[in-house]
Amino acid sequence: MDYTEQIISFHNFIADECIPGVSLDCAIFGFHDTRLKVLLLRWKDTSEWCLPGGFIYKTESVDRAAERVLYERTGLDKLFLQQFHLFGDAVRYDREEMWRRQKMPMSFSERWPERTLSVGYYALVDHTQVTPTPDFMTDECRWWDISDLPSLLYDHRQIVTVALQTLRSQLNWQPIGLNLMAEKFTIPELQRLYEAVLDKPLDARNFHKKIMGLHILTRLDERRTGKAHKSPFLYRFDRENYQKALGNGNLSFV
Amino acid sequence: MDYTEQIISFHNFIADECIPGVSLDCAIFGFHDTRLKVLLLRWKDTSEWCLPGGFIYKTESVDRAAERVLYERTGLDKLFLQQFHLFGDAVRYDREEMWRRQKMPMSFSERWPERTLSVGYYALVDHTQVTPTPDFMTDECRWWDISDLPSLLYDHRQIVTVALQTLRSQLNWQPIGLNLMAEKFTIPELQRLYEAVLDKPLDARNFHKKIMGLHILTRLDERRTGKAHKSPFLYRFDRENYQKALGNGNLSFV
DNA sequence: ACAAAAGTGTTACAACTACACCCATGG
DNA sequence: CCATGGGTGTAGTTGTAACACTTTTGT
Repeated sequence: MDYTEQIISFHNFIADECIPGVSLDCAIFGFHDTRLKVLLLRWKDTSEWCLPGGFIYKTESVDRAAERVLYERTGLDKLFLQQFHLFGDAVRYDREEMWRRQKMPMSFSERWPERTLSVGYYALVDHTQVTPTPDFMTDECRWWDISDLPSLLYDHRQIVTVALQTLRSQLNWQPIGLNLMAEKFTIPELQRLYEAVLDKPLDARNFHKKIMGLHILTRLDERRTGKAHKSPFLYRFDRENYQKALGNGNLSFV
Repeated sequence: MDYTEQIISFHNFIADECIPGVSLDCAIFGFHDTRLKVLLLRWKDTSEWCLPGGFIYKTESVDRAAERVLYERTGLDKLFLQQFHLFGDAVRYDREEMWRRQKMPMSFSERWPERTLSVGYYALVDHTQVTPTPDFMTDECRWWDISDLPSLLYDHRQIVTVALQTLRSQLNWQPIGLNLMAEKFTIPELQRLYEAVLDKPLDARNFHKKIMGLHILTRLDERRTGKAHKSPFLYRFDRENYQKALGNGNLSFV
Protein backbone atom coordinates (compact mmCIF):
# COMPACT_ATOMS: atom_id res chain seq x y z
CA MET A 1 0.00 0.00 0.00
CA ASP A 2 1.59 3.28 -1.01
CA TYR A 3 1.30 6.52 0.88
CA THR A 4 -1.70 7.86 -1.07
CA GLU A 5 -3.70 4.67 -0.65
CA GLN A 6 -2.75 4.61 3.00
CA ILE A 7 -3.83 8.15 3.70
CA ILE A 8 -7.10 7.77 1.81
CA SER A 9 -7.89 4.62 3.71
CA PHE A 10 -6.98 6.38 6.94
CA HIS A 11 -9.25 9.29 6.21
CA ASN A 12 -12.04 6.96 5.17
CA PHE A 13 -11.68 5.18 8.46
CA ILE A 14 -11.93 8.46 10.33
CA ALA A 15 -14.92 9.61 8.30
CA ASP A 16 -16.67 6.30 9.05
CA GLU A 17 -15.74 5.71 12.66
CA CYS A 18 -15.02 9.05 14.24
CA ILE A 19 -16.93 12.15 15.29
CA PRO A 20 -16.70 14.52 12.33
CA GLY A 21 -15.28 17.98 12.74
CA VAL A 22 -13.64 17.48 16.11
CA SER A 23 -10.03 16.55 16.59
CA LEU A 24 -7.87 16.19 19.64
CA ASP A 25 -4.35 17.51 20.12
CA CYS A 26 -1.96 16.60 22.90
CA ALA A 27 0.85 18.70 24.22
CA ILE A 28 3.02 15.99 25.73
CA PHE A 29 5.55 17.50 28.10
CA GLY A 30 8.72 15.86 29.24
CA PHE A 31 11.76 17.06 31.12
CA HIS A 32 15.35 16.42 30.09
CA ASP A 33 18.72 18.16 30.37
CA THR A 34 17.25 20.81 32.70
CA ARG A 35 14.78 21.86 29.99
CA LEU A 36 11.08 21.39 29.54
CA LYS A 37 10.35 19.60 26.26
CA VAL A 38 7.32 18.92 24.14
CA LEU A 39 6.89 16.00 21.76
CA LEU A 40 6.38 16.96 18.10
CA LEU A 41 5.94 15.15 14.80
CA ARG A 42 7.40 16.22 11.46
CA TRP A 43 5.06 15.88 8.55
CA LYS A 44 6.24 13.60 5.74
CA ASP A 45 8.51 15.33 3.22
CA THR A 46 8.16 18.72 4.86
CA SER A 47 9.95 20.64 7.56
CA GLU A 48 6.71 21.45 9.36
CA TRP A 49 6.02 20.11 12.82
CA CYS A 50 2.80 19.50 14.68
CA LEU A 51 1.41 18.13 17.92
CA PRO A 52 0.39 14.49 18.10
CA GLY A 53 -3.34 14.34 17.68
CA GLY A 54 -6.19 12.18 16.59
CA PHE A 55 -9.90 11.76 16.37
CA ILE A 56 -12.62 10.57 18.69
CA TYR A 57 -14.37 7.29 17.96
CA LYS A 58 -18.12 7.63 17.82
CA THR A 59 -18.55 5.42 20.86
CA GLU A 60 -15.73 6.51 23.15
CA SER A 61 -15.47 9.38 25.58
CA VAL A 62 -13.24 12.30 24.71
CA ASP A 63 -11.01 11.56 27.70
CA ARG A 64 -10.67 7.97 26.55
CA ALA A 65 -9.73 9.18 23.06
CA ALA A 66 -7.00 11.32 24.56
CA GLU A 67 -5.62 8.34 26.48
CA ARG A 68 -5.68 6.30 23.29
CA VAL A 69 -3.88 8.93 21.23
CA LEU A 70 -1.24 9.29 23.92
CA TYR A 71 -0.82 5.54 24.11
CA GLU A 72 -0.46 5.23 20.36
CA ARG A 73 2.23 7.87 20.35
CA THR A 74 4.23 7.07 23.48
CA GLY A 75 3.27 3.54 24.48
CA LEU A 76 2.33 4.89 27.91
CA ASP A 77 -0.95 4.74 29.70
CA LYS A 78 -2.31 5.95 33.01
CA LEU A 79 -0.45 9.19 32.68
CA PHE A 80 -1.29 12.58 33.99
CA LEU A 81 -3.54 13.84 31.24
CA GLN A 82 -5.77 16.84 31.38
CA GLN A 83 -8.15 18.59 29.06
CA PHE A 84 -7.47 22.30 29.06
CA HIS A 85 -9.29 24.08 26.21
CA LEU A 86 -11.46 23.69 23.15
CA PHE A 87 -9.92 25.58 20.26
CA GLY A 88 -12.78 26.83 18.17
CA ASP A 89 -11.71 29.79 16.05
CA ALA A 90 -13.74 30.14 12.88
CA VAL A 91 -10.59 29.61 10.80
CA ARG A 92 -7.90 27.59 12.53
CA TYR A 93 -5.92 26.73 9.41
CA ASP A 94 -5.98 26.77 5.61
CA ARG A 95 -7.95 23.71 4.63
CA GLU A 96 -6.68 23.51 1.07
CA GLU A 97 -3.11 23.88 2.15
CA MET A 98 -3.53 21.07 4.66
CA TRP A 99 -5.05 18.99 1.92
CA ARG A 100 -2.08 19.59 -0.36
CA ARG A 101 0.41 18.81 2.37
CA GLN A 102 -1.29 15.52 3.08
CA LYS A 103 -1.31 14.82 -0.67
CA MET A 104 -5.00 14.07 -0.52
CA PRO A 105 -7.03 14.11 -3.74
CA MET A 106 -9.20 17.24 -3.58
CA SER A 107 -12.19 15.16 -4.58
CA PHE A 108 -11.99 13.38 -1.25
CA SER A 109 -12.78 16.56 0.57
CA GLU A 110 -16.50 15.87 0.19
CA ARG A 111 -16.19 13.43 3.04
CA TRP A 112 -14.37 15.94 5.20
CA PRO A 113 -15.92 18.80 7.16
CA GLU A 114 -14.93 22.30 6.18
CA ARG A 115 -13.63 23.07 9.59
CA THR A 116 -12.48 21.24 12.67
CA LEU A 117 -12.59 22.14 16.31
CA SER A 118 -9.81 20.78 18.40
CA VAL A 119 -9.83 19.88 22.05
CA GLY A 120 -6.46 20.34 23.71
CA TYR A 121 -5.06 17.98 26.32
CA TYR A 122 -1.74 18.20 28.01
CA ALA A 123 0.18 15.27 29.37
CA LEU A 124 3.13 15.04 31.71
CA VAL A 125 5.38 12.08 31.12
CA ASP A 126 8.62 10.65 32.38
CA HIS A 127 10.68 10.96 29.22
CA THR A 128 12.83 7.98 30.13
CA GLN A 129 9.81 5.76 29.56
CA VAL A 130 9.04 7.11 26.09
CA THR A 131 10.33 6.00 22.72
CA PRO A 132 9.08 8.65 20.31
CA THR A 133 7.87 6.96 17.15
CA PRO A 134 6.59 8.60 13.96
CA ASP A 135 3.57 7.14 12.19
CA PHE A 136 2.96 6.66 8.48
CA MET A 137 2.13 10.33 7.95
CA THR A 138 5.21 11.63 9.65
CA ASP A 139 8.94 11.21 9.15
CA GLU A 140 10.16 12.05 12.59
CA CYS A 141 9.02 12.29 16.18
CA ARG A 142 11.14 13.98 18.78
CA TRP A 143 11.34 16.20 21.83
CA TRP A 144 11.71 19.92 21.32
CA ASP A 145 12.83 22.42 23.89
CA ILE A 146 9.84 24.66 24.60
CA SER A 147 11.93 27.79 24.35
CA ASP A 148 13.18 26.78 20.92
CA LEU A 149 10.24 25.42 18.95
CA PRO A 150 10.31 24.95 15.19
CA SER A 151 7.62 26.26 12.85
CA LEU A 152 4.33 24.60 13.81
CA LEU A 153 1.37 23.74 11.63
CA TYR A 154 -2.20 24.96 12.08
CA ASP A 155 -2.69 26.81 15.37
CA HIS A 156 -0.47 24.38 17.22
CA ARG A 157 1.85 27.10 18.42
CA GLN A 158 -1.09 28.68 20.21
CA ILE A 159 -2.15 25.33 21.62
CA VAL A 160 1.32 24.81 23.10
CA THR A 161 1.24 28.31 24.55
CA VAL A 162 -2.10 27.78 26.27
CA ALA A 163 -1.03 24.34 27.48
CA LEU A 164 2.06 25.89 29.03
CA GLN A 165 0.06 28.62 30.72
CA THR A 166 -2.24 26.00 32.18
CA LEU A 167 0.70 23.89 33.31
CA ARG A 168 2.36 26.89 34.98
CA SER A 169 -0.74 27.95 36.82
CA GLN A 170 -1.38 24.42 38.07
CA LEU A 171 2.19 23.74 39.11
CA ASN A 172 1.79 26.26 41.91
CA TRP A 173 -1.25 24.58 43.40
CA GLN A 174 -0.69 20.92 42.99
CA PRO A 175 2.46 18.84 42.80
CA ILE A 176 1.91 17.81 39.20
CA GLY A 177 5.60 18.26 38.48
CA LEU A 178 6.19 14.87 40.01
CA ASN A 179 4.55 13.25 37.00
CA LEU A 180 7.41 14.48 34.89
CA MET A 181 10.16 12.86 36.93
CA ALA A 182 11.60 9.39 36.65
CA GLU A 183 10.74 7.04 39.51
CA LYS A 184 13.74 8.08 41.54
CA PHE A 185 15.01 11.61 41.48
CA THR A 186 16.87 14.13 43.58
CA ILE A 187 15.50 17.37 45.02
CA PRO A 188 17.82 19.51 42.88
CA GLU A 189 16.60 17.67 39.78
CA LEU A 190 13.03 18.45 40.77
CA GLN A 191 14.02 22.05 41.36
CA ARG A 192 15.47 22.23 37.83
CA LEU A 193 12.08 21.08 36.56
CA TYR A 194 10.19 23.74 38.47
CA GLU A 195 12.65 26.31 37.21
CA ALA A 196 12.18 25.11 33.65
CA VAL A 197 8.40 25.24 33.85
CA LEU A 198 8.21 28.57 35.65
CA ASP A 199 11.15 29.94 33.69
CA LYS A 200 12.78 31.53 36.71
CA PRO A 201 15.44 30.51 39.23
CA LEU A 202 14.29 29.32 42.64
CA ASP A 203 16.05 29.38 45.98
CA ALA A 204 17.28 25.90 46.91
CA ARG A 205 16.54 26.21 50.63
CA ASN A 206 13.04 27.55 50.18
CA PHE A 207 12.31 24.99 47.50
CA HIS A 208 13.47 22.18 49.75
CA LYS A 209 11.24 23.39 52.58
CA LYS A 210 8.20 23.81 50.35
CA ILE A 211 8.47 20.44 48.65
CA MET A 212 9.23 18.59 51.87
CA GLY A 213 6.35 20.38 53.54
CA LEU A 214 3.98 18.51 51.23
CA HIS A 215 5.03 15.21 52.88
CA ILE A 216 4.65 13.27 49.68
CA LEU A 217 8.29 12.40 49.03
CA THR A 218 10.16 9.51 50.58
CA ARG A 219 13.91 9.73 50.91
CA LEU A 220 15.65 6.54 49.85
CA ASP A 221 18.87 5.11 51.30
CA GLU A 222 20.49 5.81 48.01
CA ARG A 223 22.32 8.67 46.41
CA ARG A 224 22.93 9.82 42.87
CA THR A 225 26.68 9.29 42.37
CA GLY A 226 29.05 9.82 39.49
CA LYS A 227 29.25 13.61 39.54
CA ALA A 228 32.22 15.59 40.78
CA HIS A 229 30.46 16.87 43.89
CA LYS A 230 28.49 15.80 46.93
CA SER A 231 26.04 13.04 45.95
CA PRO A 232 22.44 14.05 46.46
CA PHE A 233 19.85 11.74 48.00
CA LEU A 234 17.32 10.03 45.81
CA TYR A 235 13.62 10.41 46.54
CA ARG A 236 10.51 8.67 45.43
CA PHE A 237 7.03 10.16 44.98
CA ASP A 238 4.81 8.62 47.68
CA ARG A 239 1.51 8.22 45.86
CA GLU A 240 -0.21 6.73 48.87
CA ASN A 241 0.56 9.71 51.06
CA TYR A 242 -0.33 11.94 48.16
CA GLN A 243 -3.82 10.47 47.94
CA LYS A 244 -4.17 10.74 51.71
CA ALA A 245 -3.12 14.39 51.67
CA LEU A 246 -5.61 15.11 48.89
CA GLY A 247 -8.35 13.56 51.00
CA ASN A 248 -7.44 15.68 54.02
CA GLY A 249 -7.59 18.81 51.93
CA ASN A 250 -3.94 19.47 52.77
CA LEU A 251 -3.20 19.60 49.08
CA SER A 252 -5.47 21.70 46.98
CA PHE A 253 -6.60 20.67 43.57
CA VAL A 254 -7.83 23.92 42.12
CA MET B 1 -46.88 26.98 12.29
CA ASP B 2 -47.55 24.49 15.06
CA TYR B 3 -45.01 23.18 17.51
CA THR B 4 -44.07 20.09 15.49
CA GLU B 5 -43.52 22.02 12.30
CA GLN B 6 -41.57 24.57 14.22
CA ILE B 7 -39.27 22.10 15.88
CA ILE B 8 -38.65 20.19 12.67
CA SER B 9 -37.81 23.36 10.87
CA PHE B 10 -35.55 24.38 13.74
CA HIS B 11 -33.69 21.07 13.65
CA ASN B 12 -33.41 21.25 9.89
CA PHE B 13 -31.88 24.67 10.24
CA ILE B 14 -29.35 23.35 12.75
CA ALA B 15 -28.54 20.34 10.61
CA ASP B 16 -27.95 22.63 7.63
CA GLU B 17 -26.18 25.56 9.21
CA CYS B 18 -24.45 24.32 12.31
CA ILE B 19 -21.55 22.11 13.24
CA PRO B 20 -23.02 18.64 13.77
CA GLY B 21 -22.54 16.82 17.04
CA VAL B 22 -21.34 19.77 19.09
CA SER B 23 -23.58 21.89 21.25
CA LEU B 24 -22.91 24.68 23.66
CA ASP B 25 -24.36 25.14 27.12
CA CYS B 26 -24.21 28.26 29.25
CA ALA B 27 -24.38 28.42 33.00
CA ILE B 28 -25.53 32.01 33.42
CA PHE B 29 -24.97 33.14 36.99
CA GLY B 30 -26.68 36.05 38.64
CA PHE B 31 -26.87 37.29 42.18
CA HIS B 32 -30.07 38.26 43.93
CA ASP B 33 -31.47 38.26 47.49
CA THR B 34 -28.08 37.28 48.89
CA ARG B 35 -28.10 34.09 46.83
CA LEU B 36 -26.23 32.96 43.77
CA LYS B 37 -28.64 32.03 40.98
CA VAL B 38 -28.44 30.27 37.67
CA LEU B 39 -30.79 30.81 34.73
CA LEU B 40 -32.75 27.73 33.65
CA LEU B 41 -35.38 26.90 31.04
CA ARG B 42 -38.32 24.55 31.51
CA TRP B 43 -39.01 22.26 28.61
CA LYS B 44 -42.47 22.58 27.04
CA ASP B 45 -45.15 20.52 28.79
CA THR B 46 -42.69 18.96 31.22
CA SER B 47 -41.30 19.76 34.63
CA GLU B 48 -37.74 19.24 33.48
CA TRP B 49 -35.27 22.10 33.41
CA CYS B 50 -32.10 22.66 31.43
CA LEU B 51 -29.37 25.18 30.78
CA PRO B 52 -29.76 27.61 27.90
CA GLY B 53 -27.74 26.27 25.03
CA GLY B 54 -27.38 26.29 21.32
CA PHE B 55 -25.34 25.27 18.36
CA ILE B 56 -22.35 26.70 16.55
CA TYR B 57 -22.78 28.09 13.06
CA LYS B 58 -20.41 26.55 10.56
CA THR B 59 -18.69 29.87 10.00
CA GLU B 60 -18.51 31.36 13.47
CA SER B 61 -16.03 30.83 16.27
CA VAL B 62 -17.14 28.89 19.32
CA ASP B 63 -16.65 31.96 21.51
CA ARG B 64 -18.81 33.98 19.16
CA ALA B 65 -21.51 31.29 19.31
CA ALA B 66 -21.48 31.50 23.09
CA GLU B 67 -21.94 35.28 22.94
CA ARG B 68 -24.79 34.81 20.50
CA VAL B 69 -26.56 32.22 22.64
CA LEU B 70 -26.20 34.43 25.68
CA TYR B 71 -27.52 37.40 23.76
CA GLU B 72 -30.50 35.46 22.47
CA ARG B 73 -31.36 34.38 25.98
CA THR B 74 -30.68 37.50 28.04
CA GLY B 75 -30.47 40.36 25.56
CA LEU B 76 -27.05 41.18 26.98
CA ASP B 77 -23.75 41.34 25.20
CA LYS B 78 -20.16 42.04 26.21
CA LEU B 79 -20.55 40.06 29.36
CA PHE B 80 -18.03 38.13 31.29
CA LEU B 81 -18.16 34.82 29.48
CA GLN B 82 -15.71 32.01 29.78
CA GLN B 83 -15.30 28.57 28.33
CA PHE B 84 -14.55 26.07 31.06
CA HIS B 85 -14.87 22.49 29.83
CA LEU B 86 -15.78 20.22 26.96
CA PHE B 87 -18.19 17.57 28.13
CA GLY B 88 -17.46 14.48 26.12
CA ASP B 89 -18.69 11.38 27.92
CA ALA B 90 -19.55 8.55 25.57
CA VAL B 91 -23.17 8.67 26.73
CA ARG B 92 -24.30 12.03 28.01
CA TYR B 93 -28.02 11.40 27.78
CA ASP B 94 -30.65 9.03 26.41
CA ARG B 95 -31.08 10.03 22.80
CA GLU B 96 -34.47 8.42 22.29
CA GLU B 97 -35.83 9.91 25.44
CA MET B 98 -34.69 13.36 24.32
CA TRP B 99 -36.32 12.73 20.99
CA ARG B 100 -39.61 11.86 22.62
CA ARG B 101 -39.52 14.85 24.88
CA GLN B 102 -38.99 17.14 21.95
CA LYS B 103 -41.84 15.37 20.16
CA MET B 104 -39.66 14.84 17.12
CA PRO B 105 -40.62 12.20 14.55
CA MET B 106 -38.12 9.35 14.99
CA SER B 107 -37.61 9.30 11.25
CA PHE B 108 -35.95 12.68 11.50
CA SER B 109 -33.15 11.23 13.54
CA GLU B 110 -31.29 10.33 10.36
CA ARG B 111 -30.27 13.94 10.13
CA TRP B 112 -29.09 14.00 13.71
CA PRO B 113 -25.81 12.63 15.08
CA GLU B 114 -26.03 9.79 17.55
CA ARG B 115 -24.17 11.71 20.17
CA THR B 116 -23.30 15.31 20.98
CA LEU B 117 -20.38 16.83 22.75
CA SER B 118 -21.09 19.98 24.64
CA VAL B 119 -18.78 22.85 25.39
CA GLY B 120 -19.60 24.58 28.64
CA TYR B 121 -19.39 28.33 29.14
CA TYR B 122 -20.21 30.25 32.23
CA ALA B 123 -21.37 33.84 32.30
CA LEU B 124 -21.65 36.35 35.08
CA VAL B 125 -24.42 38.87 34.66
CA ASP B 126 -26.00 41.71 36.52
CA HIS B 127 -29.45 40.22 37.05
CA THR B 128 -31.11 43.63 37.07
CA GLN B 129 -30.32 43.94 33.36
CA VAL B 130 -31.88 40.60 32.40
CA THR B 131 -35.43 39.76 31.42
CA PRO B 132 -35.52 35.98 31.30
CA THR B 133 -37.52 34.88 28.27
CA PRO B 134 -38.46 31.36 27.21
CA ASP B 135 -38.25 30.37 23.54
CA PHE B 136 -40.66 28.27 21.49
CA MET B 137 -39.36 25.02 22.94
CA THR B 138 -39.68 26.09 26.53
CA ASP B 139 -42.52 27.27 28.74
CA GLU B 140 -40.60 29.14 31.34
CA CYS B 141 -37.26 30.78 31.98
CA ARG B 142 -36.23 31.81 35.43
CA TRP B 143 -33.48 32.11 38.01
CA TRP B 144 -32.90 29.22 40.38
CA ASP B 145 -31.00 29.32 43.61
CA ILE B 146 -27.91 27.17 43.10
CA SER B 147 -28.42 25.39 46.39
CA ASP B 148 -31.96 24.46 45.44
CA LEU B 149 -31.91 23.30 41.82
CA PRO B 150 -34.78 21.38 40.24
CA SER B 151 -34.31 18.16 38.30
CA LEU B 152 -32.08 18.89 35.32
CA LEU B 153 -32.03 17.25 31.90
CA TYR B 154 -29.05 15.52 30.27
CA ASP B 155 -25.85 16.00 32.25
CA HIS B 156 -26.71 19.60 33.00
CA ARG B 157 -26.48 19.10 36.73
CA GLN B 158 -22.86 18.09 36.26
CA ILE B 159 -22.24 21.06 33.98
CA VAL B 160 -23.56 23.44 36.65
CA THR B 161 -21.38 21.75 39.26
CA VAL B 162 -18.22 22.10 37.19
CA ALA B 163 -19.12 25.68 36.29
CA LEU B 164 -19.48 26.49 39.97
CA GLN B 165 -16.16 24.89 40.84
CA THR B 166 -14.50 26.95 38.14
CA LEU B 167 -16.20 30.10 39.33
CA ARG B 168 -15.14 29.45 42.92
CA SER B 169 -11.54 28.82 42.05
CA GLN B 170 -11.36 31.94 39.90
CA LEU B 171 -13.08 34.20 42.40
CA ASN B 172 -10.05 33.91 44.66
CA TRP B 173 -7.60 35.05 42.01
CA GLN B 174 -9.39 37.69 40.07
CA PRO B 175 -12.17 40.08 40.99
CA ILE B 176 -14.67 38.49 38.63
CA GLY B 177 -17.37 38.88 41.23
CA LEU B 178 -17.72 42.48 40.17
CA ASN B 179 -19.31 41.32 36.92
CA LEU B 180 -22.25 40.06 38.92
CA MET B 181 -23.03 43.37 40.60
CA ALA B 182 -25.20 46.18 39.37
CA GLU B 183 -23.35 49.33 38.37
CA LYS B 184 -23.50 50.77 41.87
CA PHE B 185 -23.26 48.55 44.88
CA THR B 186 -22.19 48.59 48.51
CA ILE B 187 -19.32 46.67 50.05
CA PRO B 188 -21.64 44.55 52.21
CA GLU B 189 -23.61 43.62 49.11
CA LEU B 190 -20.40 42.51 47.42
CA GLN B 191 -19.52 40.55 50.53
CA ARG B 192 -22.87 38.75 50.38
CA LEU B 193 -21.97 37.75 46.81
CA TYR B 194 -18.59 36.34 47.83
CA GLU B 195 -20.26 34.50 50.67
CA ALA B 196 -22.87 33.08 48.30
CA VAL B 197 -20.27 31.89 45.79
CA LEU B 198 -17.85 30.48 48.34
CA ASP B 199 -20.69 29.24 50.53
CA LYS B 200 -19.11 30.43 53.77
CA PRO B 201 -19.33 33.55 55.92
CA LEU B 202 -16.56 36.12 55.64
CA ASP B 203 -15.31 38.64 58.15
CA ALA B 204 -16.51 42.13 57.23
CA ARG B 205 -13.31 43.93 58.28
CA ASN B 206 -10.99 41.57 56.47
CA PHE B 207 -13.19 41.61 53.42
CA HIS B 208 -13.20 45.37 53.34
CA LYS B 209 -9.41 45.50 53.57
CA LYS B 210 -8.90 42.90 50.88
CA ILE B 211 -11.32 44.38 48.37
CA MET B 212 -10.10 47.93 48.96
CA GLY B 213 -6.54 46.72 48.64
CA LEU B 214 -7.22 45.94 44.98
CA HIS B 215 -7.73 49.66 44.32
CA ILE B 216 -10.35 49.02 41.69
CA LEU B 217 -13.40 50.42 43.46
CA THR B 218 -14.38 54.07 43.57
CA ARG B 219 -16.48 55.30 46.45
CA LEU B 220 -19.32 57.54 45.33
CA ASP B 221 -20.80 60.48 47.24
CA GLU B 222 -23.96 58.50 47.60
CA ARG B 223 -25.37 56.04 50.07
CA ARG B 224 -27.90 53.27 49.88
CA THR B 225 -30.83 54.55 51.99
CA GLY B 226 -34.24 53.21 52.92
CA LYS B 227 -33.19 50.54 55.36
CA ALA B 228 -33.61 50.76 59.12
CA HIS B 229 -29.90 51.13 59.79
CA LYS B 230 -26.80 53.08 58.89
CA SER B 231 -26.73 53.73 55.13
CA PRO B 232 -23.75 52.19 53.43
CA PHE B 233 -21.72 53.98 50.77
CA LEU B 234 -22.17 53.08 47.15
CA TYR B 235 -19.16 52.07 45.07
CA ARG B 236 -18.50 51.68 41.40
CA PHE B 237 -16.15 49.20 39.75
CA ASP B 238 -13.31 51.24 38.21
CA ARG B 239 -12.61 49.38 34.99
CA GLU B 240 -9.85 51.75 33.98
CA ASN B 241 -7.86 51.14 37.14
CA TYR B 242 -8.65 47.48 36.83
CA GLN B 243 -7.02 47.31 33.40
CA LYS B 244 -4.06 49.29 34.70
CA ALA B 245 -3.65 46.95 37.66
CA LEU B 246 -3.80 43.95 35.33
CA GLY B 247 -1.04 45.49 33.24
CA ASN B 248 1.15 46.05 36.30
CA GLY B 249 0.74 42.45 37.33
CA ASN B 250 -0.82 43.63 40.59
CA LEU B 251 -3.85 41.58 39.78
CA SER B 252 -3.27 38.08 38.59
CA PHE B 253 -5.27 36.48 35.86
CA VAL B 254 -4.49 32.82 36.31
C1' DA C 1 -35.50 53.99 72.45
C1' DC C 2 -34.62 50.08 70.02
C1' DA C 3 -33.25 46.86 66.44
C1' DA C 4 -30.32 46.08 62.64
C1' DA C 5 -26.57 46.52 59.90
C1' DA C 6 -22.31 49.64 58.72
C1' DG C 7 -17.88 50.96 59.67
C1' DT C 8 -13.44 50.54 61.52
C1' DG C 9 -7.96 48.83 63.93
C1' DT C 10 -4.92 45.70 66.33
C1' DT C 11 -2.73 41.54 67.35
C1' DA C 12 -1.34 36.73 66.48
C1' DC C 13 -0.09 33.38 63.28
C1' DA C 14 1.28 31.45 58.86
C1' DA C 15 3.51 31.78 54.56
C1' DC C 16 7.04 33.48 51.81
C1' DT C 17 11.59 35.81 50.82
C1' DA C 18 16.23 36.72 51.20
C1' DC C 19 20.49 35.33 52.38
C1' DA C 20 25.80 32.39 53.32
C1' DC C 21 28.49 28.79 54.78
C1' DC C 22 30.36 24.13 55.08
C1' DC C 23 30.45 19.47 53.03
C1' DA C 24 31.06 15.56 49.89
C1' DT C 25 32.60 13.97 45.55
C1' DG C 26 35.26 13.12 41.12
C1' DG C 27 38.72 14.72 38.42
C1' DC D 1 43.58 20.05 46.19
C1' DC D 2 40.25 22.20 43.72
C1' DA D 3 35.94 22.96 41.37
C1' DT D 4 31.21 21.96 41.58
C1' DG D 5 26.98 21.57 43.28
C1' DG D 6 24.40 19.60 47.74
C1' DG D 7 22.69 20.44 52.06
C1' DT D 8 21.01 23.25 55.66
C1' DG D 9 18.67 27.61 59.35
C1' DT D 10 17.36 32.14 60.61
C1' DA D 11 15.47 36.61 60.47
C1' DG D 12 12.43 39.99 58.17
C1' DT D 13 8.45 40.77 55.71
C1' DT D 14 4.04 40.15 53.93
C1' DG D 15 -0.42 38.35 53.97
C1' DT D 16 -4.20 36.23 56.31
C1' DA D 17 -7.34 35.27 60.31
C1' DA D 18 -9.42 36.34 64.58
C1' DC D 19 -11.69 39.46 67.19
C1' DA D 20 -15.63 43.91 69.54
C1' DC D 21 -17.34 48.21 69.89
C1' DT D 22 -19.46 52.56 68.18
C1' DT D 23 -22.35 54.87 64.68
C1' DT D 24 -26.27 55.54 61.85
C1' DT D 25 -30.85 54.91 60.37
C1' DG D 26 -35.93 53.75 60.22
C1' DT D 27 -39.57 52.24 62.83
